[in-house]
Amino acid sequence: MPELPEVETIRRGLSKFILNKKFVQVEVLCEKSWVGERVTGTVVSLRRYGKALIIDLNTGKSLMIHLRMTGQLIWRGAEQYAAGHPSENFVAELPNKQTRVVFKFEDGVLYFNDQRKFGFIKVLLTSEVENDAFIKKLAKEPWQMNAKELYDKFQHHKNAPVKAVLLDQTIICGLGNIYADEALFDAGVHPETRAGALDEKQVEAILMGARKVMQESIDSGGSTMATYVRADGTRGDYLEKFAKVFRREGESCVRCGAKIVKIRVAGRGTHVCPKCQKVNDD
DNA sequence: CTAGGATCCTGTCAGC
DNA sequence: TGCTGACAGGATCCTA
Repeated sequence: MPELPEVETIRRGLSKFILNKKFVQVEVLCEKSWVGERVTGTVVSLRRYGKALIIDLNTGKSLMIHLRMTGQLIWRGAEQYAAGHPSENFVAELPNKQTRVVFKFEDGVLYFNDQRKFGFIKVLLTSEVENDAFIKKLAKEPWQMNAKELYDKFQHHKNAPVKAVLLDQTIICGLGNIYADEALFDAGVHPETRAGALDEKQVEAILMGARKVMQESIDSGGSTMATYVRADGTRGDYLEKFAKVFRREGESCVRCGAKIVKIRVAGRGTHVCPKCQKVNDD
């Protein structure tokens, strides 16, 4: 579930509670969710590669955390913090059925919850993080890449729908289902357009759209995530506030008033304004 | 090599 | 009520 902006928000938010703090015990409740030996240690830094969060320890080891679809990190101490896939777990009694790993810190507990068990925590040598197969394959993030580079990559996937190409982390890193849809809407490009049919100007519009929607999310992420932990169970309002198409099927396009529709592209639910997002013919 | 579909897993919701 | 299938903010593996 979490895409780059959510993971960046988690990185910033969690730092406040676990940076320079020591966890003295780790409890693994689901073996599938943990790869490698059990470790303990003091957190010396939190980094991010695309959607992967890296927690470096003072022992020369690091934890690579990927939340995939339904992962969550929830801090319970004097204060509370929760981020990741929004659900009742943010305010639930923990640990519960979906708790996979428990980190016991001296002044609180960090829970890794993950309904579908697609996420994982992997122990790596800090010196080897960048050589990890997943990390190594990641492409640049939208801010590190220019339109020409992205255009050139599109030419290697001429026949794939542009949405599929945007979701491929080895082509451009950080977008997931929400931001792919939102970036394409911003650029006025239909998700089913073949990547090879786009001209450089359109590719640039997509890249700028991706930067814009993700930056907006990061800039507001803190407050958005904060609402998730309120005791009344209020959900984050990112989608209501910022999404122009995602999960707005049946509602009116903010640009032209046409009805937003939901279709299936690259095996994923895809939201599009059929009037102002065009498929290039060629 | 690319493109597309199945798959991992649990839970929820719509439709019968 | 109970069953069934579709689907889900991700990524990999398998096949053609």
